[in-house]
Amino acid sequence: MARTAKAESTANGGGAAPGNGRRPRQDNRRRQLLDAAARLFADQGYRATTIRDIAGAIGMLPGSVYYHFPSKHDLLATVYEEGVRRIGTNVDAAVAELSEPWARLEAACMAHLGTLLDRSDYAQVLIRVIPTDAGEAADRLVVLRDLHEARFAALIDDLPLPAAADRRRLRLMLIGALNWAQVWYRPGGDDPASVARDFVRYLRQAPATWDRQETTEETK
Amino acid sequence: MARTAKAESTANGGGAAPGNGRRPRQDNRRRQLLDAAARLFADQGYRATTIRDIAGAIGMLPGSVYYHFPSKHDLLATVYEEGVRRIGTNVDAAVAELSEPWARLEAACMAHLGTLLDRSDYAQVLIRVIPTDAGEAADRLVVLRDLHEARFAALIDDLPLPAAADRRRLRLMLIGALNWAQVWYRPGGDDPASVARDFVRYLRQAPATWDRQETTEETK
DNA sequence: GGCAATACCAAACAACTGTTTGTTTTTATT
DNA sequence: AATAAAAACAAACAGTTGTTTGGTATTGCC
Repeated sequence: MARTAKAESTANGGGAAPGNGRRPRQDNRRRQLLDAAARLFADQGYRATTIRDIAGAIGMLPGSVYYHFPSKHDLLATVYEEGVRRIGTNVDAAVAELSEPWARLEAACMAHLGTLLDRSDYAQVLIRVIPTDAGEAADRLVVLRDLHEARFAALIDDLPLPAAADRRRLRLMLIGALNWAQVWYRPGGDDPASVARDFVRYLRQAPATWDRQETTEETK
Repeated sequence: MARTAKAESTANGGGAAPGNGRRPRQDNRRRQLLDAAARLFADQGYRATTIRDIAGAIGMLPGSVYYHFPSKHDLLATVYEEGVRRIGTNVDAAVAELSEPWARLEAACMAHLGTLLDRSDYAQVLIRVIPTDAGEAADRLVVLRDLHEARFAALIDDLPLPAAADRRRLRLMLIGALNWAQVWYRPGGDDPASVARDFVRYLRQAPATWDRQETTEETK
């Protein structure tokens, strides 16, 4: 009766779901399953992607998916969590060695956008898939996404801005502009890093005011 | 055999689909059908919304929908087209009597965002639903959406900006920030008009430079 | 008032959906 | 080599999906 996957170990280190007594095998295809799911969810959305699509992508039968995950909802939740984890790690790493507030924000945006536009990354689902689709797990995903956005709130709080500036709206504007890039971005076109750099630059000093004073000094 | 709806009259003035010889009835429920479809597509997305949802919302049986539209794809396409038409009309009207470039852009953004965040408006589907979902009609929808965005390209072209400014990225940033508002906006919170006004203001003069010169004069 | 087109109902169809079940193969551990 | 768990197969199930079909009121029009 210990056949169906348990929901408890959703966020563990990578082992398969069931069993308490033995380590997972080496030919475990759980990772490939997640990769395929992430790709398909990002490309087609959650509803349009079927369990058969995902299983078929790695030459597996539909029913076998349920050895690893108790439901499609849970599979999405796992991919989503991994996506949040990765983009968060990337942003943290990019910011780590910088101290100047604007440089930190710029680096964060570059990492955020770079991760988001990388077709091979789980984080694509953060933008493409709406948490509501995950069913009962939706609330947990929203919390995770907000937790990631909180990094930007902190970075923007550190900026030297006049008291009258609405930092929340500044954040919503910046994150919106970045996330929306997933809609218009095409590989081979714009460089994600340069896009992010431009967006931050525009927020720091609007193009309309470029001629009124000297160009912003290097922040490297 | 003239029972199924024809695809030809998808973009006509509002009459039902079939028949060449007589006008549609007055108790025609095609409009209510479109309204319900628009609402549900905007709320749940295309895939998650079933024909039974839409029909049930107005007390109609599922099969009856196919008297008005030949397919679910076509129903979406019609809603989408109507959404583009409405938001375009609103933006055009808002801009019409203004001449100052920044004021025109601001008015356009306010109209764009106001329409997008109005729960009763078809234009919500422009953001929520991805054209690909419309199947064969996808290309046509992309063209329509691009046609709307072209208004903003024109408005931004009219702005007095230094030659070095990348107007395309400025547009992508602004539209992205506006469209993404549909993700975080909650009725009763921010006022759509004030959000749009802020976003344009930030692009005109960045908050970080507010203390370095006098505040922008009124543009009313 | 008669008539034909309109607009819908009622019921089904075939395909597809997520998921379950019983069984088999494969691997790690003893 | 023996054994038990892990990982998958093979096949089905119950429900839902978009859609079709045949029939029936209702309406506009001469």
